[in-house]
Amino acid sequence: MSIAGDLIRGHTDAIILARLLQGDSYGYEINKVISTLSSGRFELKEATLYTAFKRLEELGHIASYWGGSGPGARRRYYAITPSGREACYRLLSEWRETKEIMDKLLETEGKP
Amino acid sequence: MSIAGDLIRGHTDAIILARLLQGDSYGYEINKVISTLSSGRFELKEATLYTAFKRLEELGHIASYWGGSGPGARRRYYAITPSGREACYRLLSEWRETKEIMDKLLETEGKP
DNA sequence: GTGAAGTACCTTGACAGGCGAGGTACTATA
DNA sequence: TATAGTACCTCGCCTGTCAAGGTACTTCAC
Repeated sequence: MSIAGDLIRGHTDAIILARLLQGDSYGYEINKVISTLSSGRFELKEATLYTAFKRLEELGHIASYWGGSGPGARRRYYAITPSGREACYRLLSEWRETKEIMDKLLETEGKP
Repeated sequence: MSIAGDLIRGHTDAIILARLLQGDSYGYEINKVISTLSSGRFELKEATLYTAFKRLEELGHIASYWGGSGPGARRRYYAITPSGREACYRLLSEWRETKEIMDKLLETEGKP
């Protein structure tokens, strides 16, 4: 992993919700997609992922159901709820704002 | 404050170092600059700021000295060290990478 | 001359999120 | 038979943020 988890901290929920916005999925798969999308430069640790699922489900942002397993173990699928959708859009716009602010704060006059 | 500190977490060191790259400064002033640059949408809490100073000084990335106070209390100035400069450039490029990856991870096909 | 507001620093303790380490259970392949 | 892959889950530590509290000096209004 080339970027540390702390750099992403506070945005993991956004990542997960954004993934579920594309359709139901399960932990193991989401992790792989994240790894692929980031070209292997970032991956959520399993412990982080499953704690996030638990948190998001408690908040009512996602709902889970046991789904047909393919080759291997049983899978717990997650679906985004309407409140999760809302939360996702809010988090996405927060990310845009974070970027904007950070870019301003990190500006250094004419240095690498 | 319109964006939470946790969204910035992991980047506070970068912010502080980037500010010190512009010249020596002291806590209270840095905080005001951050607040101004972000149009008041973000401010580091004092506790966070001073813990960060301590951490950065222990790492050798900044050095401090007591400076002439203006109107008000005495000031502790901070200067960035060569190792701090290096760290700052590294953190800046990490930020660029974080942005890039996050943008990919948050992509949602044709949704707000 | 006193009280409030601004400047400026610092510490303590609680809290939350990330994650290393460990565990379970099933299937396919060598 | 064992190894590797799929897939899930929990415990406990660590680190960074921050609310709350404290100190000390100056300036200005009343």
